Amino acid sequence: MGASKSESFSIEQNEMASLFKALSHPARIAIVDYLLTVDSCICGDIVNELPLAQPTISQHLKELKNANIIKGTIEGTAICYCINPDTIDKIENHFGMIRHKLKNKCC
Amino acid sequence: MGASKSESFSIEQNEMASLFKALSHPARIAIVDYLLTVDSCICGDIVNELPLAQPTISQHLKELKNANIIKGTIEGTAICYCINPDTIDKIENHFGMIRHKLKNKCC
DNA sequence: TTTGTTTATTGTAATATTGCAATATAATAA
DNA sequence: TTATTATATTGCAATATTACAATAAACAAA
Repeated sequence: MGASKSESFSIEQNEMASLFKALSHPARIAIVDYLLTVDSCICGDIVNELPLAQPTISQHLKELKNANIIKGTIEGTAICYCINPDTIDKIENHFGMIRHKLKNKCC
Repeated sequence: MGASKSESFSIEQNEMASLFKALSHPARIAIVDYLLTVDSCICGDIVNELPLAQPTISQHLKELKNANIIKGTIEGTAICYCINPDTIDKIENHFGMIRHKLKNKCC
């Protein structure tokens, strides 16, 4: 095999797994970190910042965009990428739920 | 290639990526969900609960354990797996930091 | 001891991910 | 029009992940 049996799990479970998968690579964590430190956020900057080739970064940006973790608006020739706060909310809510359920646990 | 260039990123970035990778599969999300709904949490239960074979679940449990998301204590023949609250804290703190930095952002 | 029960490991096939050179596309400037 | 600049896509090799049958290991009960 090799393909995950995603059809066996709930939509919510697949959604959360997709979000975490988008964040499961250090380059994508670094991209998020970088977007949080700069005001204007353009892909070219990221290429200069990270030790990866331009196509690789473009690919990582695409995955973050598909997962709605970042959004990009076209600004002339460049694209302004930035964090999507709604998705951050979604993840925080998930951990809020976990934290809440942990209250009643043994460990 | 295929191997990620993890040596190019910070320890913190690699750590967070590892945590998210551990949560990046719906079966592992489902395991965490299940551990939060039951009081006693034993691997055999999970095998009955999820549509995956026992070796596959054992493998997923191992990944969650390696990432410190769950911890297992031996109870006779069975093993009591449960969530590690410290790791949940770590992830929540990461998003707290993101939320904080987002305050000063354009989008 | 042997038997049963629970979990882990090994081996392997199918599939997915990562990284990048080469190339393509899109928009602006000259 | 022809550059130039910024980003995306394609194609492919290297590597990683997923799933599970078969087997092993660890332990309790008979």
